[in-house]
Amino acid sequence: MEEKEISQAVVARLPRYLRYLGELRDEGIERVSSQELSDIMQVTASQIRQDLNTFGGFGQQGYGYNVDYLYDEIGKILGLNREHRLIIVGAGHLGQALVNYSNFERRGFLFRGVFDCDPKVCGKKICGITVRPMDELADFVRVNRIDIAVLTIPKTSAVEVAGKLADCGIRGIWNFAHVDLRLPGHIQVENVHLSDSLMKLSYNLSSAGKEA
Amino acid sequence: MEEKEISQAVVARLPRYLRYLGELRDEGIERVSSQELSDIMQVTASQIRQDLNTFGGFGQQGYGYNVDYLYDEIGKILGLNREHRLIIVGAGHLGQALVNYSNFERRGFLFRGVFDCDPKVCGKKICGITVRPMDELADFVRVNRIDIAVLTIPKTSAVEVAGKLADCGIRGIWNFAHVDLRLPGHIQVENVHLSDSLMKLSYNLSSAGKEA
DNA sequence: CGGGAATTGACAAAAAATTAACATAAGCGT
DNA sequence: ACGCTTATGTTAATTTTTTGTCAATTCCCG
Repeated sequence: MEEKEISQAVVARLPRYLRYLGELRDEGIERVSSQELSDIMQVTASQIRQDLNTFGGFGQQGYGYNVDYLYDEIGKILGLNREHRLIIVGAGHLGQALVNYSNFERRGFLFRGVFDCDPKVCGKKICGITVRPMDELADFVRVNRIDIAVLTIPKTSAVEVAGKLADCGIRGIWNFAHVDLRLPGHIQVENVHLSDSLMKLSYNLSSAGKEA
Repeated sequence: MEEKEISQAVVARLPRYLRYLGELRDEGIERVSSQELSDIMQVTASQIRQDLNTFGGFGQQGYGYNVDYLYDEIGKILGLNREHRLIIVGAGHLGQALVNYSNFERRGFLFRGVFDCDPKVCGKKICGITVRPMDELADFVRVNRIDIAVLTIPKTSAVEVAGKLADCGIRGIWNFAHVDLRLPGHIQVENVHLSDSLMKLSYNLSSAGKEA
């Protein structure tokens, strides 16, 4: 269907558009022009129009964009109209934090299971979900038709677990482990490398003030 | 000092170089060529050489790069030779997860305090650090010369707290709240917008299979 | 110690992303 | 209903980023 390749840079900006549009909507604002959005978001109006047009014409000349409509459309593009079934692998603090963060549920990301290799943790409940042992992982994914696995485990076991998940038909992996997963191309991997992010901040602290 | 502007894209790749070099070092490998790195990291050799040369010539013609040396140099560029003093604002699950993640400490990111607005949480200890009430925040930052504040609080309070932090001389903010902070230019902000990341994954799941 | 092999650093070319410009279509007021 | 204003969609220009190429330098083997 999709003709042209859409760059990840454009996709990465969509959630931010969605966020601002949501705020406008909550304020009861009906329409917005690319120039107004530009002022609020500190992005060029040209980029906004260009980005939106990658996916189709959502605006109207002389009028601008209807906030509600555009919000919904971007949501659809991002797949937020569908429900996603997720599991967490790794019931540590990070895993718990994600399960507890209710905003994901609100967006249709439904946590259906939590897994951990530590027998002491298994059986406990996190946010109403029982922690299961790792040997139930494969069956659970298949039976419950899990889309996305969230990897909040140490890098040492991440590669192995990711391989197992790939074998039982997972479609996407949200990877918090500090390794690059090499998986078949049909499996989508989104990395969240927190230490990389912190190092970037550290760099910018060091370099601040040097220039100019 | 720094003459040319260095793009954030280049900076963002440095931590990954560091990670792979660390692995090579741990395997006892002494030297590496850009081509070898290219094979391991799935990046063009040209980009590796170009990136490294942005910061100076770390290699030697006919030999390649010395793993130990390059590892150290990239570490220095990223400011990992200095110690950073951090505080966590928001003692929820995410805040706790970050305090507990010992790899940051190992890199010189030292958690010196945890703050929360909930009186029920204050006084408790997280990973050996006592949770303090918010009204002690400003003084603590000044007295302990805190570099970086980690914002793991809801968006509603994030803007206000960030402003307070700016006033008491914070240099960097690692922002996990789902808002864009507008702060004076000398304050570095590094955003980790988890829901944006998850939406990106969702998009890629939806679009997978459509193309070609 | 000399010559071929290896590999960087620098530069050039290509590709991608961003910004600017503008013709065109729709709204809005009179 | 008409024309002026507004603001999109689109194409073109510019800038940035990435990739390719190659001369120059260093290593390494005999």
